[in-house]
Amino acid sequence: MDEQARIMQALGGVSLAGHSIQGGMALPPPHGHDGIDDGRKQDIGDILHQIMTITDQSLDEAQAKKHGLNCHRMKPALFSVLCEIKEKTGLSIRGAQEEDPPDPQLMRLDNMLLAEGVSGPEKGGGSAAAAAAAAASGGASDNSIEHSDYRAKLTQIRQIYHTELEKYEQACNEFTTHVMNLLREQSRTRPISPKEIERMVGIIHRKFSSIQMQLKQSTCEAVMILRSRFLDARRKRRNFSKQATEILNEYFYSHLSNPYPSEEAKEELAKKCSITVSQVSNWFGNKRIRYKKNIGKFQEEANLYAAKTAVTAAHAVAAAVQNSQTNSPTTPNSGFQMKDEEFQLDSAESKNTLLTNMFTGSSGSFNLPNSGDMFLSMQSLNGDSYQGAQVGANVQSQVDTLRHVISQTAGYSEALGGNTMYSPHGLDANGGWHDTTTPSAVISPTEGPGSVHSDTSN
DNA sequence: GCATATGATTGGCT
DNA sequence: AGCCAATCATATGC
Repeated sequence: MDEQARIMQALGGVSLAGHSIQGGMALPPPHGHDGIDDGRKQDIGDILHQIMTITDQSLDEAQAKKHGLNCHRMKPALFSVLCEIKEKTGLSIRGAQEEDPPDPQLMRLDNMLLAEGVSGPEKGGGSAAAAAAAAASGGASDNSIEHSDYRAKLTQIRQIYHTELEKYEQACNEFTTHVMNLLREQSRTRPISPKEIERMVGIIHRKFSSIQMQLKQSTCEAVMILRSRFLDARRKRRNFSKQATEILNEYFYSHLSNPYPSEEAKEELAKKCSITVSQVSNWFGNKRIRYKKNIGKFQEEANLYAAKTAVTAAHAVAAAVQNSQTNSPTTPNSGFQMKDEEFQLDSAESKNTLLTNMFTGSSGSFNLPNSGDMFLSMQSLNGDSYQGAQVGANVQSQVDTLRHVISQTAGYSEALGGNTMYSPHGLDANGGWHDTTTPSAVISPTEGPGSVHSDTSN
């Protein structure tokens, strides 16, 4: 039997109390020895012989023999020696793999499951992920149904995961106990040290944890699939509310010469529209590119928003002009040559600020990449020097507003509603909004060369 | 059902 | 990091 072979292997070439033991037989010393009592040697020989022949006997006989051996006075000594030998050979083989560093992949899986709300604290599982997805997909409450559905599915996954995990743990414990009992039992007849049992437990645990890892992996996959199915922003695309689109469009067309809202402006818009800042960025990115590709198509829209803002501005302007007349000794519009080009309006708030600045000559330096003669007029008006510094959209919008205010007060309001109201003067030959130096030209809302739009071709 | 509109994503560029 | 351009995937209007 291999039990026999194992013992023999363990004992092969090892001298025990001065004896060389080979082939399962207690052999006499190869040559004369130092005269230790022959009785003990005989004992050891007997024991080994009995061990080796135990399998040749009948079960009852073997049991009796086994019992006899267990009770033998030399048994503990022999046992400990055999254990020691086994320990030594075992260590040399497995010593290297004893260390158990934390598996990075397992850590990744654990982190992910924790982040997804599958593992970790009970209840509210996935709420963080769902909330994040909600923010990404528009944040509106209209997809709460999908979210509750998502949460339900996630809870399901979570439950399955925990039940399976529990099952595995239970199986692992049961198996470990079983093996331990078996080994303990066998250790009465085989050289099995407690250390070895411990090691075996470690092996079992490693095996089970690799199974657990598979479980975690498939759970992660399931969560990923669930996420992509329920919360993929693309799938869940919802158009922004009409109001939000209006706010964004108003900003866009009132900053047509530089439709690049600053971070603050984006935040403000995001707040107003109940969307995220990145959604605002997306919107402006899309808008710029689509506007640029087909200006003609957007002309109507542009006019619409111009009229809209003009109406609201009219009141503010009237009030502001009235206000300014009391403040400024001279009316500065005499130095302006109005061009039949677009004008922009900002909020009433900034209009007032602008008017105040303008008429009191307290404005800072402007960078007007495309304002042409208008800018020069202003420069001469307030005496400030042009520094060419990059300024944010706010300053630009103030200037834009100023233009409008002036056009209003100078009686150019009849330009409103005309097709030439807006022009893409902010665009350069390369299609960029920046660094435009050419004065704006009146462009009729016809389909230009840029009207080809691959975007809609799908 | 199809065409178009629109929000989001991706890859490359500066 | 922010932008552009192309593209995707869904929404919407007819």
